[in-house]
Amino acid sequence: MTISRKADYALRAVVILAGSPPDRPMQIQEMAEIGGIPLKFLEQILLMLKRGGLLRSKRGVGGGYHLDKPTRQISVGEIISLIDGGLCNLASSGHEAEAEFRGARGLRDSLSEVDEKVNSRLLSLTIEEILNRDEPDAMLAFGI
Amino acid sequence: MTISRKADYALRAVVILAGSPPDRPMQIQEMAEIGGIPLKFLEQILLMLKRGGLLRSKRGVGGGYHLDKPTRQISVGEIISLIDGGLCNLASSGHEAEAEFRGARGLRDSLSEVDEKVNSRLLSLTIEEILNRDEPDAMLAFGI
DNA sequence: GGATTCCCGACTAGATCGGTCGGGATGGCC
DNA sequence: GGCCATCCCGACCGATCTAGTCGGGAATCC
Repeated sequence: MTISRKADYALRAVVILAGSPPDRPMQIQEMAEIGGIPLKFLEQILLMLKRGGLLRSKRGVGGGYHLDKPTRQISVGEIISLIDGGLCNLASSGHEAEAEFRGARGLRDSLSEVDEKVNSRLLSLTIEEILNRDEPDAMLAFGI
Repeated sequence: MTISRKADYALRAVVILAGSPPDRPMQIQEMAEIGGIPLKFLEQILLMLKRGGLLRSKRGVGGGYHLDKPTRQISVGEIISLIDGGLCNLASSGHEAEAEFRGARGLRDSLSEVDEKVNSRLLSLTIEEILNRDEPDAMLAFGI
């Protein structure tokens, strides 16, 4: 019931990117230092995020990564799902033909309900929200 | 973001036990058949549940397992936590000294919030609730 | 004392996690 | 065209975890 370290790194990377001036791309190395992430491992992760359509990259001098969408359109759930291959799934822990005993349905349904609540929250939790949360002043400034 | 198969088996076992006549203990083998759980594996699991204070056992002919608490006092969270060694923990995925970048706190706090919601729900979800859910009639009978 | 049932530690094959390594492809600059 | 920066990408690897299996011991009851 955790996310992988990889997914955690991915979240950090996106947050770091989102919290930096958008006028120039950021290099892997800089992200690695800021986030405390092993460089070569981060490379893999960024590649996955790129393939998932969240990031865009540029090579050569002055190259690096930047977001491909506004922060309000990137969700935590999206990132976790992309990296770990899915979100919360308590209900069917790798099962096909479920045994049928008294209470089996209740159990399955109850767990599914938790899954749905968690996942819908994770999918609605945006990077924008996370950054705003870090600086409550900004929210006041916008009169929110 | 799943529970282990072991925890899933544990949940089934408890539900099976809770959904059976409480006048006589149930044997491991019967539970294994009903729940579709490998016998020797289930043995280990039941032992853990017993050590955790959820079950009580009796040896010899006519022996077996039975619950040690009323179903309304056994929660899904309790069982998962006992077997898997913890509940939902998205926030600190094995980390100590957190890196401090812009948005780091917001990220951590947002994930913690999800953790808390999930865990409090899992701890409040009782076996009684699961069984009642399986047979909505019973709830009507009690005028709930 | 023998049948039945739980108790319990040791072992294991395979998957997954959390990376590392080495080099290739591409873009920009002179 | 040469060179450097930077991203791209597949192969590999040790440690840990998962999902069990195995074999026998201990209590209980007749």
